[in-house]
Amino acid sequence: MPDFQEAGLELKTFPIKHLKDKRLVAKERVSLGMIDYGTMATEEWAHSSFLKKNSFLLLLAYLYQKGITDYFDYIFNLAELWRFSEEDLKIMKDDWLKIREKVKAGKAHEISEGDTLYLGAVTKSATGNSRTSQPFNRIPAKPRALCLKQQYMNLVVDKILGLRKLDVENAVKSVESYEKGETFEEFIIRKFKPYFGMSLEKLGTMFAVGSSAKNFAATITRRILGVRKNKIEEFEKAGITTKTIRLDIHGNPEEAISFPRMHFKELALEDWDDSTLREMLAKRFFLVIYQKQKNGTYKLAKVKFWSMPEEVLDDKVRKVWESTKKSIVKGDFSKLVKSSDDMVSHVRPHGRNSKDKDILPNGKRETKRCFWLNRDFIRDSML
DNA sequence: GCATGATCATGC
DNA sequence: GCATGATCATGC
Repeated sequence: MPDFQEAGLELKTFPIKHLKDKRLVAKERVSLGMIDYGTMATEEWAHSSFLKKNSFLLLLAYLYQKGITDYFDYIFNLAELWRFSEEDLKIMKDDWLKIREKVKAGKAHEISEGDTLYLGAVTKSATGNSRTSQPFNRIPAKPRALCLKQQYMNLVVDKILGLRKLDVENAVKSVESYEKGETFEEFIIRKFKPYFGMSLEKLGTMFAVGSSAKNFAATITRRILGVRKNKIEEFEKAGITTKTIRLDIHGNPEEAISFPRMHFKELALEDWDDSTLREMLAKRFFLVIYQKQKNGTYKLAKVKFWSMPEEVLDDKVRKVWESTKKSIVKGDFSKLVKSSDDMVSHVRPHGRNSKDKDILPNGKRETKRCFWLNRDFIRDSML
């Protein structure tokens, strides 16, 4: 039952914060109630406990300020009555079904927050180690809650503030754009199909985009979807990251995948669970895959949505991150993780050139670096 | 052929 | 002027 029963209204307070560029964003995801795996397995979306409780929200946002934990000291500066649009509900329903399918298949222990777009199944555990039962498997699963992801909440904040209408545009114009039974991701892939087999050059000419542009994939993606503005609203709200992968003639990835450069001093202060790296890799990815042909050109081979399993993220990637953090704290870069260490991810330079450096906690300077996903991992787990 | 180091092209 | 995504270059 919602908080205000007769009004059918659920109260949600959540923190917002200012970025360095003054933009106001949600500080974190907004939780919408624990998942009961047993109940969810038997529910239908239209009559789900989730919808009953969360269809109509009173959103109250307060400014997060470090150190202020007393509710009476919170400064609330946004208040809004919120109903989800038909288009958003369609994606949320697909998310919900995806989570329910894992539960029904006895795979509640394999749920990842990155599997879904707007609604996430976020782990909720005081110690990090608690487990709960699931109906169709004896393997215990992490307790999870349904949440609105942070990126989704950012757009909500922008909408409340009246911003953002200018530079985002929906890829799906209305729910009628879907074919029957189709999910958002299937819709996107269907839109790409007519372009499979076309060369980079041809796509560049068709859409008047220089193929040497580093944001080529992102631009082509927008053009194929008929989005003229800078950003695809659904991709923004779902926090989807677009990445290009080039395959050689045999179908092996030609390069590792890079991420934004790390800030040494900031990383040294982070914990894994809310680290910048974990946040980046827990997202859903849209992969645009080109393959080299005998004549040397690259053809659009396929596109797919992908997310990293949490067990990989919180095991191997975490180890790489911990090891890197140690190197940074010690100020000794002689033992950075290499791709030959076979740990899913590795660390390599990523700056303007080798003189482009960042400062370490001990005051020393080192060439800027970033985390990369290994080619072997891309080949074995992403394609 | 692969790992690793280095740097380019563009956008903001 | 720098961040970012991507690709080039070199050496084993």
